Amino acid sequence: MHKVRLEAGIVLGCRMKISLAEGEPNEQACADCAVRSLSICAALDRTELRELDHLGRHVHFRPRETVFAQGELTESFYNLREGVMRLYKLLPDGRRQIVGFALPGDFLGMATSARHGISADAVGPVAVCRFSRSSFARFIEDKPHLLRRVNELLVRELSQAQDHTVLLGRRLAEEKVASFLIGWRDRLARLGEATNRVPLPMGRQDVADFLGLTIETVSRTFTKLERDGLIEILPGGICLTDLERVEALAAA
Amino acid sequence: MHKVRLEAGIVLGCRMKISLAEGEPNEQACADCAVRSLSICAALDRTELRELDHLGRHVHFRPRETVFAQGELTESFYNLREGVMRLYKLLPDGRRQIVGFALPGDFLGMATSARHGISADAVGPVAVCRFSRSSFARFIEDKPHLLRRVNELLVRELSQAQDHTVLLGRRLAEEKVASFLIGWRDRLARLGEATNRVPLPMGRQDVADFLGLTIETVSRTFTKLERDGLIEILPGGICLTDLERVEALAAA
DNA sequence: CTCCAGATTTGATCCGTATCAACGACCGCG
DNA sequence: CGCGGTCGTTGATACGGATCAAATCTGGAG
Repeated sequence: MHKVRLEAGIVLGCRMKISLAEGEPNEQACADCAVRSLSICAALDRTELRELDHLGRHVHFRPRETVFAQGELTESFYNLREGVMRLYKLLPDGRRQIVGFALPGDFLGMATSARHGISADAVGPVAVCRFSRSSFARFIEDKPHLLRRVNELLVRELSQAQDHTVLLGRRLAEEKVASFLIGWRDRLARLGEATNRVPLPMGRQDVADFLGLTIETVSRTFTKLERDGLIEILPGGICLTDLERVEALAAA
Repeated sequence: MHKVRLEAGIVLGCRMKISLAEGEPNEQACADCAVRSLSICAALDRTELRELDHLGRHVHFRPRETVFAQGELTESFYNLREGVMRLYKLLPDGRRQIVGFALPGDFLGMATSARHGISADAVGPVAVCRFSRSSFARFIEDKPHLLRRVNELLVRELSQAQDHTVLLGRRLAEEKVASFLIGWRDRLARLGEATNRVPLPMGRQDVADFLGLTIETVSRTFTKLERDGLIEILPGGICLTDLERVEALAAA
């Protein structure tokens, strides 16, 4: 059978040209931003958007580049415009736990403390809007609608984190993988990529570190799901051949 | 050797008299609330506190009573005043994952969706301030300082959830238990109960469901830590005999 | 004080996943 | 077109924690 590599669409950043110039004038205004409706900016009116244009700087990152790291001073916040990022924590001995994957529209870097609690790096090519922490704080300070929007996104993130917690603490490998596939698909669907074909821009090791498994177990579990006819493994992703059964496993 | 039961202090709610009357006039004003400085109310001025007095209702719960449950309509928010609560999720087959324990000052029940994503019940006797969701939403709506305070607490909670994620995904049983003890002690310390004696008002099964372990493994691990001289198991809690080594395990 | 029910501990064994070790597929590069 | 490197898969074995079973402890009721 002929298998075509799963091409990630524009949201996953695979068609993006890379530019590393810092401080370049933004080629695109917030008003025209593709992810505006998904991000915190959705709460802003025309005037505020124009103000925001001056606060944010477009920055690009190449695959595997670090955007910010655990322990660093929190000097910026980031609005992900294009691409996928991994958010993770490292233990002193090198064990890694990925706490989440960020998609376009996600707002990153908020921290209570002065330092970042997690690290974030680019899975593929990534484009972000960078805001200085202090000027963003000033901008948001007295805008209740924007504060409420941030609230809403934080609550959603917290809820996701709690789901992840259940997955890590109480599910078997097969359920973890199924749950991951369904969750990932649903997030992509909200960005407009809704098919049974699910691109997986991250590698197996990333999936393993997200699910609290080893790369071998993830690989074996994919293989088993394919053998059992639930999915088909394609280069660059998977196809949900039997969505019903995958969802059953994920809910379980 | 004579072992005295670890008495949980006032914050853990063991000295609280229980009353179940609903709608009783609040015997205490927000201005005099013991947990005000810890909770979202810290952001309010005198006038606002007086307004809040009329919005919240003091309610008590007996040990094991449910405050709200996963899937229920979100009609109220809760400010925990006294006692300890477990926050958890259930899988269809009954597996349980405790996502956190709530302590006085914690604000509970916020949800993006119309329904609660988690269940919450009282570990011991519990006292809360209950707010109607809609009236609280109206109260907070245009108060940027309060919204910022809520954001701050949400970010802190998110960060805790991420730490929990690492614990569940990448730590061994011994590290999990040590980590739990240190984390619990630190939270109690912030409430003013700072000694090496750590009261554990929740049972072993709760600890197990928090750490993604079974009750047997938790019990065995406690025993092992005691044998190795790191802790002493007391009725109602533990004593951190060798704080250094417990912290080393927890950091690991 | 005695009894009972639930909580905790301890022991024996099993199982799911980790670990260790090859092997194979793909890709950019010389 | 072959080479080396990275990534993914597969197999054999080891081990941490789960499961099953039973003993012991604890606290409350009478």
